[in-house]
Amino acid sequence: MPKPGTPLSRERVLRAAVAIADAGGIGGLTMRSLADALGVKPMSVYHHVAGKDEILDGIVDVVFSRIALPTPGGDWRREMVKRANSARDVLRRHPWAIGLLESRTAPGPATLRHHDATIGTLRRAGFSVAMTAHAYALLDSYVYGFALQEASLPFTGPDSAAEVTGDILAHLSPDDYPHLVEMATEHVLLPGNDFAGEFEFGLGVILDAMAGWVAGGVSPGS
Amino acid sequence: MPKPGTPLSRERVLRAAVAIADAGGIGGLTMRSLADALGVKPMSVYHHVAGKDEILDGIVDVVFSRIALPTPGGDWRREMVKRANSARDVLRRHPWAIGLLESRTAPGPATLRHHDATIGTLRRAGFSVAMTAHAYALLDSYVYGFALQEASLPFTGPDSAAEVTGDILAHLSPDDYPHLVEMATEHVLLPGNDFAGEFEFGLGVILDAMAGWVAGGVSPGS
DNA sequence: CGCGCTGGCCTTACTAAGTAAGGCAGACGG
DNA sequence: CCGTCTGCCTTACTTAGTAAGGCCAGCGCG
Repeated sequence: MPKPGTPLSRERVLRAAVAIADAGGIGGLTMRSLADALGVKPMSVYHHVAGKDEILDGIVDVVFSRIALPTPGGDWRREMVKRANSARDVLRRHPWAIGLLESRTAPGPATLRHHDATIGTLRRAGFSVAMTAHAYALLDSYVYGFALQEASLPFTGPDSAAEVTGDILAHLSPDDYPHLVEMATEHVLLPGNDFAGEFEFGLGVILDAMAGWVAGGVSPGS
Repeated sequence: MPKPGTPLSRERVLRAAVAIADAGGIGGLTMRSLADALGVKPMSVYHHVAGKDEILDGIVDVVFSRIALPTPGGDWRREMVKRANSARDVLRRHPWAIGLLESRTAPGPATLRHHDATIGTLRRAGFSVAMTAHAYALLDSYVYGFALQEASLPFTGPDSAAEVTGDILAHLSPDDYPHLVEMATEHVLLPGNDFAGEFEFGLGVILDAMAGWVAGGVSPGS
């Protein structure tokens, strides 16, 4: 993939970095592999980014830029569903980004733009500032957490799920983990079960709750 | 902290590894720093663990072992609150563990025990297998996601929040990010605001929804 | 009592990765 | 035509993971 014609640029560096991380995880992303992919020697990359840290911050922002922006003024529920599905989809395609979120505390422009659009959509729909904050924290926790769980699953599709679960199950004693085994045999292994579908369910629960906050300030009982 | 008297063991290795990661992040955890902390030379560690990967898997399991186990048979809501608060607390103290969850797919015994106890508590409380699966995915997504967001915040306490937010805000143009700025000035910066309190709120929302599933199988409208 | 075995720690050394320091060549304005 | 600036390269140092094998103390056994 070396393109000898085009000169390097911060943007090309970041795009190549994302591609490498997609192919081999962040572990596969080294200054040397990155330089190779760009058809260049390692130290040349340093003329466009300050160091690897900046690259990591950069690719997190690239990932955020791929998430569909909600449109302030549109139907808030539809916009939130669109955003949540898109975010989850993007994070599934770039699972390494989830782990980076924990260590990177410098949000880039795409990240900020994304947050601004989301908050704006909720505010425009009639949520108070406080309720918007609650809703956003809840929604994002759910989306990130779901993506995190999905990333740590050893399988990817609904069909391979059964296969892999069966293998794991063989190593598990029903005496040690009775409920885990029950859950595996009576739910996970059932044909038609698909963890991906789980996402819609939880999202619906949260959005239903949010629907009660638009008109008046309702807080959950404790 | 070198203890020349006690011989090494897998357990001592893992405990030391957790301590190092707590002090300096996973980046600070190297075979050499680990060996130093144990008062030993790097290669000696390899007689007790297969390699760094096993250490990473191991310390994730150590972290899970510190989360309070719910008691099957107890009041499900109280048990879930206890578990969620404990999990969030533990993850706040070992933030590096969150990032590891994404790349480690081999759950250890403490992790399995934890899942088993949680599922057992819900099943015993009357949740069907399917509803338990839904509830668990939703709860854990929320807890992990919240911890992830908390870890990526550049501050830790309610007081330093205002300070740091103010600094960031100075670099943000209200023209570029109007809603973000509004949120910061009219909510985050308000005295008494505390992101930590946000956790209870979202948890309450989820538990309220779950309460509707115990008797009959209710599913959220879409 | 001495012999060899074993378990536990050590020495050496190789490889990969991040990056500091400075070189060199072509384009371009004066 | 000559700086100088831009963009890439060469070298080399440091840190990290870990393969290979050595050394020694204690212990069972003849």
